[in-house]
Amino acid sequence: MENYLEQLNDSQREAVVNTEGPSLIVAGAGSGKTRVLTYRIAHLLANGVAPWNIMALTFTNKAAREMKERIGTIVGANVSQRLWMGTFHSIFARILRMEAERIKFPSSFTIYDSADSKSLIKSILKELQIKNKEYKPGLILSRISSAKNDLVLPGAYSRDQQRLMADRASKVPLVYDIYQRYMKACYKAGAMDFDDLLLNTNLLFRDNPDVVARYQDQFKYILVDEYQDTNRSQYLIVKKLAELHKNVCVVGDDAQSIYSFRGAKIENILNFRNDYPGYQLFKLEQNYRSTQLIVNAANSIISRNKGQIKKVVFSENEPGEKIRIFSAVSDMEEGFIVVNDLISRRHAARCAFSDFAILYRTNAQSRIFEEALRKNNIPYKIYGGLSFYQRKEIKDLLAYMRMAVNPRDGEALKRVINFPARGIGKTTLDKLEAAAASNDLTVWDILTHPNLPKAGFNAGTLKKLNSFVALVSSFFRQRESMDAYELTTEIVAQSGLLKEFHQDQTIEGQTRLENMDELLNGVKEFADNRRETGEPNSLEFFLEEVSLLTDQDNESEVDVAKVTLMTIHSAKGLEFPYVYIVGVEEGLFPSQMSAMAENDLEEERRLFYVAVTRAEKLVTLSFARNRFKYGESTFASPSRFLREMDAEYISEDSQQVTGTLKSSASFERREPRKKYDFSGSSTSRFNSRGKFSKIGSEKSSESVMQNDAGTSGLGAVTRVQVGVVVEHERFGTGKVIGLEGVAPNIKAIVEFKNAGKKQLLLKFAKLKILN
DNA sequence: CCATGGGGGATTTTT
DNA sequence: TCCCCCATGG
Repeated sequence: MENYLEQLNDSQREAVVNTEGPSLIVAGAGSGKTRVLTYRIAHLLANGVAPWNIMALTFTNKAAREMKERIGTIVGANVSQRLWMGTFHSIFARILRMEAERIKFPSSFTIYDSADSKSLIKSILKELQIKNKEYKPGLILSRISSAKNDLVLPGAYSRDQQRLMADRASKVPLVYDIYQRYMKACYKAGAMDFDDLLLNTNLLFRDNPDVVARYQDQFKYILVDEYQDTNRSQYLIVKKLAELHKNVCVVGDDAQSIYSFRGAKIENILNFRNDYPGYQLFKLEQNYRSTQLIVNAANSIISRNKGQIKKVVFSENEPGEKIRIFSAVSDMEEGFIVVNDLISRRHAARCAFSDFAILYRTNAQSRIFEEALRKNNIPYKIYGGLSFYQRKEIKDLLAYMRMAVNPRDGEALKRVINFPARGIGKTTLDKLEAAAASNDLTVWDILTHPNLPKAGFNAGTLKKLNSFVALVSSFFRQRESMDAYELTTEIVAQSGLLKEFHQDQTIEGQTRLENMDELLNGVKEFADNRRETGEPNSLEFFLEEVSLLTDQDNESEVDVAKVTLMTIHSAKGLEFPYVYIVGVEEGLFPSQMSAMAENDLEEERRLFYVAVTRAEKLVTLSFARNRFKYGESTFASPSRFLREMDAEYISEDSQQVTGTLKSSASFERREPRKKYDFSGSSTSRFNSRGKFSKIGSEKSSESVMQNDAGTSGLGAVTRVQVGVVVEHERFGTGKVIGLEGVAPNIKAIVEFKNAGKKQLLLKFAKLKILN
């Protein structure tokens, strides 16, 4: 075994060798967090702890895989393979499958992804005959998800005044009912969504003391990566499991908590000291990634946030170049400035395209850079967008595979019952779903029910339905005798999918076929590997693995020489020598949505911190003065984050750039401003014909209006209040007579002189305040 | 059963 | 603007 302890600095070593009792490892950006975590596990193993007594939880499969590999090189793959190491979801899905009968689920339960969940919500809305467009499946799902992550079950939800009030405010008072039905439908279908994997683990432990005791005993050491991103549900599982041995080690960085919108609670890491008295604290403060300048600049940004764990991240690397700020007239120009700079930098530094990353706040920004890169023949790779597993053809094939394992899976059934087309149309499906709902059964139950012939379908339809049932049943019968690959091949042939895709001669059709082949190859690889290791390799086990995979898990080696384009969120954990952070504008970064709540603003600031700390050598920031948004050119102002950085970290040229910006008014014929308006959302704009239209702050920067109903806010933001007279570009002048909703979906009810009463979502309505 | 267009909506997304 | 969803019509 290599001597891993020699590869660590003092504080890292402390964090590795002190394995007993609760530990909090606060790991600054680039401080060798993964190294410490892997060595700590290796150290445990080296000291005689059995691998199956160690649970190590990560957020991504990639992180788990990489760690497992590194540990494998130290202690041997045969040992590392026996670790309980994986994502929260995969580890607890595994436990839930083993304990399935305790929670009355089949051990081969299906895992619904968010598309399945949304589609299920849609059918519930249909069943309840809710036509109201306020009920958007995505919104409902996020409410349900947040309830689940807080362990609020449907019953409790219907008594939870806060949630009910929020729902009423958003005009979706029936969420509690939908939630209840959703849970029931999942249960009947033998399915769990992502949140259920954690929720049901909590319930399993709550209701089965003998089961908890078993796992508490087994997991003598529990390690959690990215602890700042855990939600309440995850937090409670860890707490429960660690109750006996109390050897829980969490690693994280509160400064990099950027997923609160998904339920992550930064408090989990901030309050660790209260949850685990007598804990040991380890701080990894030396940054090995970035130059001193980058680290110091990042510190100066994050120091504005309150409520942090105290730490001083430092670098002993070269001092490094100062941060540059590029100002562009338009988003288009921003693209060219950045790409031109990238080109010259690449020549000067004689480095590879893969040394560069362009990071943005929103995916919508990628296009401009794509175009600029393409015009210059620069290879690039965009992350984000439609993932492999979300593609229709893949989802369709997976749906067949799911049907073969669990035909009660209603979402899979809906996908495949008429694909490829076999004459079972919408009307038939509607009838089936109605019958299922009224008899408290699944569609599959109806289809296989002896009374089906009496259900009022005509002979032709009945015949089609029966042959569909026969098809799926034949897959179902073979699910155990065949391995995953054999059965999938069978499915592709028998279902007509292969024919369907072969017929299509278009480019897209070719791609679809290729994608299907790729999945088939994946299945083959799985089946072969598993056969070699002697593990079960039937379809059920393939699905178990694949349903928790994402695109990020398929690293492709062909992308080595390309510029990386991605959102800052997806860049977390990565590093690049040269980083461009683009669109650093008010209303975009920080995002419009976060402008009024201090907590949200702090999260945006952490996001900015994450972005800056991705860079090894050089950070370049850019913003545009005019940006095309929703089809219109809108004015933008440089982000407050630019001002928040100490001037000493900014290059001299760039200071001039920002200096001009701060003092001068924009080029439009408006009254000069005393000071650059940092208050946000661009309210002036061109209309579609390119003519200046009067919306916006002509009087002064005070009349800028944001999505703010007077709840909180930044000084410069004028509040929209009842009684205020406003002007709308289409409706003319009117008076605000009411406000409702919760941020960021606050609506103003405005009585217009010529257009009557209107409800306007402040997020989007561009109003000018007149009095 | 599909193709077409009008209408509405528009952060971030490890599982 | 661009994209997705739905309604309409062939």
